[in-house]
Parts: sequence; structure tokens; C-alpha cells
Amino acid sequence: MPELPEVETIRRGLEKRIVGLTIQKVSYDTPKMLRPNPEKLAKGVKEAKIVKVGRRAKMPLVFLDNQGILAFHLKLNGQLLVRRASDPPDKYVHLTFFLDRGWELRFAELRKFGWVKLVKNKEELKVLDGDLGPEPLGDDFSLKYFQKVLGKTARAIKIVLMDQKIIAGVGNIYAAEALFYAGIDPQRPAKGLTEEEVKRLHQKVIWVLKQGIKYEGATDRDAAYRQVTGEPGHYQEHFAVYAKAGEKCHKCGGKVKRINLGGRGTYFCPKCQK
DNA sequence: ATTGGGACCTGCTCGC
DNA sequence: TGCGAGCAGGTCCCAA
Repeated sequence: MPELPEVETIRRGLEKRIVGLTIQKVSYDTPKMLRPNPEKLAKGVKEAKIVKVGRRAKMPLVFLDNQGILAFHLKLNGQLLVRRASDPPDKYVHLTFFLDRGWELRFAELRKFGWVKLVKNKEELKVLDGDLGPEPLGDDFSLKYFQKVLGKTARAIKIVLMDQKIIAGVGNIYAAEALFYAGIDPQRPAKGLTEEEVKRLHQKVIWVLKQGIKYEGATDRDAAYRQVTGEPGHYQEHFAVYAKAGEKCHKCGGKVKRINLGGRGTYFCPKCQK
């Protein structure tokens, strides 16, 4: 899915374009993508005005003036597109919110893994929040916290970085990139990292996420992440190792390698990452 | 506690 | 050109 930087870019795009608009109705073709069920969701958003757009981990959150909150999960391919009703159709759209003044919010998802859940209020939002760790760009993600959680597990460091209970929002791309810049082999047991390495990794996780946001996310292929305008992001132009198997490492000239770790493609430079 | 695998779905790319 | 294998940014569930 879009990871934190992609979702944050989407959040900013939505904030600019749909706040103040009212949802008139919804249409959909894949009922299981609507939670708790299509009827409740459709009823709960009807005539509701959008007052704010937030984000938690990889979920965009659309706040309504009736206290309801729409939480989206984009999984691997989800897109949220803001379009005019007169615009041509987009591929893979399974849910459309018809807004006033001729606007539409379209939810496209090639694989239908994604979903949107309507929760009644902020209290109920905590259910979605339950198992999520701290936001890596917030104050709770302190070096102290990072040292503590890494010291407790022997799992491979990349798998720990992608564990949403440990840090909310890091996925396969940014885990690989952060480990490259920290010079750490993704397979190393988390608790085997030195104090210095943990410190470096902590900094680099924050840094790559901010870079990702700066370049408006990463669009590596078609039918993947898009901004709400349909424009791609640009962070893929700055990848150091992700999706670069067989290519030259820009730092040492050695070959970037792809391995399988925890069932996920994992890219790293064996020479730079020890 | 941790891992490995499959499931959820669909489409694209690559090698033969 | 055609065909099957492998791949995809995420998460959940189950068995070992």
C-alpha cells in the first residue's frame, strides 16, 4: 500500500480539496469493501459535511460534521481521487462518494483488498487504533522507545520496522531505504544492533519518511499509488535500493541484491549494509 | 514467541 | 505471439 508518506500526501490533497463539501450519496460495486456494511455506511454519510482530513498510520481519516469518521485502508493499490463528475472514469473504481458542487471522491483499488470503515465518533476510532504503535514523525517515537522495543526481539530488523505495532506507517519501501542509509543489513536480529546503530536507524527512519513526503510519495509502477489529482509521486526517482536488484549501488558501486525476508522482497547493498 | 505459508484479488512483466 | 511463473507498496489467520 501506500505507506506513510504516500498517505500523508493524499491527506494533504484531500484537506485542500474536499473540506467544506457535503456527501450527497455513495455508489459501490464491491460490498465487502464497505464497513461495517454498505447500508450503515451509506446512511451515516448522507448529507454529512466534511470538516477535516486526518491520518493515522497508513489510514486517511475523513471527519464529518455528524461526528462520524471515514477511515480508509488503501492496502497495496488503493487510490483516492478527487474528480469532477464530468471527468472521464478512472480504472478500478469500486466506490464513489458524490459530493456537492459537482465533485466526486473515487476509491480505486485494483485488488479489492482495501476498505473504508465508518466509525460513529472519536471514541470508536480507538478500535482501529488499538494495535498501532506510535507515529514515527510524532514525539512518541523517541530514541528511548526505539531502543526499548528493538532490545526485546530477535526478529530481523526489517520485519520489526514494518511491524505496525512497533511503528505505525513504515512499509516495505521505507524500511529498505532507512536500513540502507543506516548501513544495516535487513536480516540482522533487532536486539543485536549496537547503540550507535539504533540511533542512526532512528534518525534515518524519520529522515526517509520526510523525504518521501517532500517528494509527494513513491509511484513505482502503474495501478499503484497516485495523489488525489491522479499525479504520480516522485520519491521513486530517489530510491537508493528499493526495486533496484542487480543495479549498481550509488554509494559503493557494488550490486544491489534482492532477497526474500518475511515473505517480502527485500533490497539492500551487501557491501554497504553490514 | 516467532516463522512460514496461504489467503484475500487482479494485472503486469519477463523468460522461454 | 503465446503461456505460465513470478511479482506487487498490506494485513490477517493458522499451523508448526
